[in-house]
Amino acid sequence: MKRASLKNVYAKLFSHFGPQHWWPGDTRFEVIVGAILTQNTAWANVEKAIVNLKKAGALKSPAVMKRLTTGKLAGLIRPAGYYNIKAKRLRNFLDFLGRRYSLSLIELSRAETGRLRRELLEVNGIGPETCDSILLYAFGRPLFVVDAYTKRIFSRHGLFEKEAGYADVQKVFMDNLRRKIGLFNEYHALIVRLGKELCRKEPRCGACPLKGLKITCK
DNA sequence: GACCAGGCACATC
DNA sequence: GATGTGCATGGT
Repeated sequence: MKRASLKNVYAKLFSHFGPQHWWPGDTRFEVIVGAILTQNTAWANVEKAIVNLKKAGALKSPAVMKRLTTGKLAGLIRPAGYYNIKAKRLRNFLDFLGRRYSLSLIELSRAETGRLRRELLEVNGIGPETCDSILLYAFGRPLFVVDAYTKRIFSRHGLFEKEAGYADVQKVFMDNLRRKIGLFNEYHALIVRLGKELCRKEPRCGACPLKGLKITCK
């Protein structure tokens, strides 16, 4: 079977799909909110919720959103699904931001990456993927975002076991690629694109640019 | 009508 | 530590 390195796979995906222009979002705050809303949810549904939030002015700033009741917030994000739990998660983030950073994303953005990651992971409702998405796409920190597609696609192609944990998978990518924000940004987006289009639970491998490849670190 | 989606926390063993 | 379950809308 033909072998391909992680770098090589990236080149194949990029030439097949082209740039993905991630993260879709006008502001840093919108990216953070989107990262929480998209948990186990199709992006199209998140967009509807974001439209509602914009209409209500809730994306103007964390301070504005914080003034909403959790019930009102839940109503606005209803199209994104899991709306009660996600309203609480948004509130948990806003409470954290208020408590530690005076509700200022500018202040938050000044924190060192390791500290930022630890603190975000302490927020109930922000797990590793949401955290790293925020760090990469809202704060421009070079962390590789691992999602269900990453595990599914790359375990199928023999890079690691399908039971591999988040940190292990992330390490494989971060240890074998140049730690560039632009590369990590585009690579994750391309994986999602491939996953959505061709590599779901019933893969349509015919048109897949990775067809028949054994993927290796280097 | 079933299946899936850019997860996470919590209960239980 | 591993495994199972609730959370919920909307598109295919």
